[in-house]
Amino acid sequence: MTDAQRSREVERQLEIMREGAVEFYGEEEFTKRLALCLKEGRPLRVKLGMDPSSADLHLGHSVVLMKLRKFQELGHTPIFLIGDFTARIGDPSGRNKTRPALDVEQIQQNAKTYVAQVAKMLDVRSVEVRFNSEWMDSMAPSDFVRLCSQATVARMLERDDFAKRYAAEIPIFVHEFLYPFVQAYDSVALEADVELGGTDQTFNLLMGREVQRSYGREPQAVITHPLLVGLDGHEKMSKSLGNSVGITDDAVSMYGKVMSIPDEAMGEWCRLLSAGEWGRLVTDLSRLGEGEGDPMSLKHALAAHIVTRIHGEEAAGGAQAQFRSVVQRKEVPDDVPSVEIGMGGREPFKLFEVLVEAKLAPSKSEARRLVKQGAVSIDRERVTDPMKVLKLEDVLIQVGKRRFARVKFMT
RNA sequence: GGAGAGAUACCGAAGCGGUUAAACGGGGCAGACUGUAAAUCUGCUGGCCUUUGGCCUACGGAGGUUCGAAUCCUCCUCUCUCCA
Repeated sequence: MTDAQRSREVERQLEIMREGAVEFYGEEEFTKRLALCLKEGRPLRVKLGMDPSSADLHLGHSVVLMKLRKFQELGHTPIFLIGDFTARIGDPSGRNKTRPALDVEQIQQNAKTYVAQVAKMLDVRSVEVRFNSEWMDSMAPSDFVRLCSQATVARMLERDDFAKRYAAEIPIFVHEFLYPFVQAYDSVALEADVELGGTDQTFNLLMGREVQRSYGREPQAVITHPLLVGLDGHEKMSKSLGNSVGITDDAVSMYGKVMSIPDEAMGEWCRLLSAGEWGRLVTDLSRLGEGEGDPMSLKHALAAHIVTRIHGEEAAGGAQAQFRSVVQRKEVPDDVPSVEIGMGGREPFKLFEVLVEAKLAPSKSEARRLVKQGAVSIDRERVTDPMKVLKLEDVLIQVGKRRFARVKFMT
């Protein structure tokens, strides 16, 4: 490769690395490092950390995972760091309350599922999967204290999330201050050249640069990405807020969830989740801005795109067909689950009892309410009497728009 | 260590001796409408029952006062603020 070719390649890679990013800290020095790495044929070490505090990754995580994949495709080394040690602290980032620390078993369970989920988006065979307990568990207290001398309390309190909590008189525990140090030290231990993250991680990410410097390393470049808004269209996507689309969601519900985002959120979703199809979705989006095309078909395109990426084209097609049929035309889906109800000599069965038995309602009171509200139909006929006694025949019961079950009574 | 303030349902937040399963808002669920599980409007939103009614559980924890307590008293736990 000639020098000219190499500098074009550096430019090409930088372009990809910048795509969709909010900030690229340390870009200048990084450019030099990238050039050197290309010259020496050495891949960059690209770190992405995740806190295994929940068992599921969601589309919000996928934004940054896709970026990691871009690095992988460019021939660099993706490092997926599972913060099993840090999960025991609880990341305060973006929080307005203390994150509960998890027990070790729960964390390990979650960590396992993470790798499987990441495999849906990256070629995990060439991903370096690491746990920060590897180096944190054995760190001597004296070393840890030295690590914590890298920043002042005043500096910590400048952080937006802490500042807000402090102003609002919401508790901030001392251990929450420790999180950024650990995350920063991870970059030292992993010899990271680049770290990726959401904008809410900016403080922790930049702390990595400082700590690397003080440990005599080249500071990593930091590339931050926008946070994806959740299904509500306001809050950032998060499982605990209940507004997320899980990577492990099945194709049908994933499709439906995407269809349920507010129209206003579509633009951002298209921009952040359209990797690979950037052009088409954005063109459609701008046409929409000019009053051409309709929001619904764009939303369909977005939903199909997202589901395709995670579940494949076939599943996405099926999900789309099912959405059109069940939601838009109010038809019965093909794959209605069958539920068998054992009699146990307890006949006759009243409707509200059957709803609970068939897991169509969480409690009998709730079941009664649903029936009274006109949410329940038997064999497509609306029924409003919860006390209705069911004949012991197989029936199709529907609750609301999309909860179905074929109920069979077993003697 | 001292002095104040506070802890209410999924979340935020009223209530400050009875008519409070607890106002109001958010969230969730349902119905109507629709271009979608968007938006908008309406209703519901602790559990169990033989249901225009009955019972059980619930207002940080444990006791107490009272015919009756989320509401008053005592102790405890936790948080916030100020002082040292």
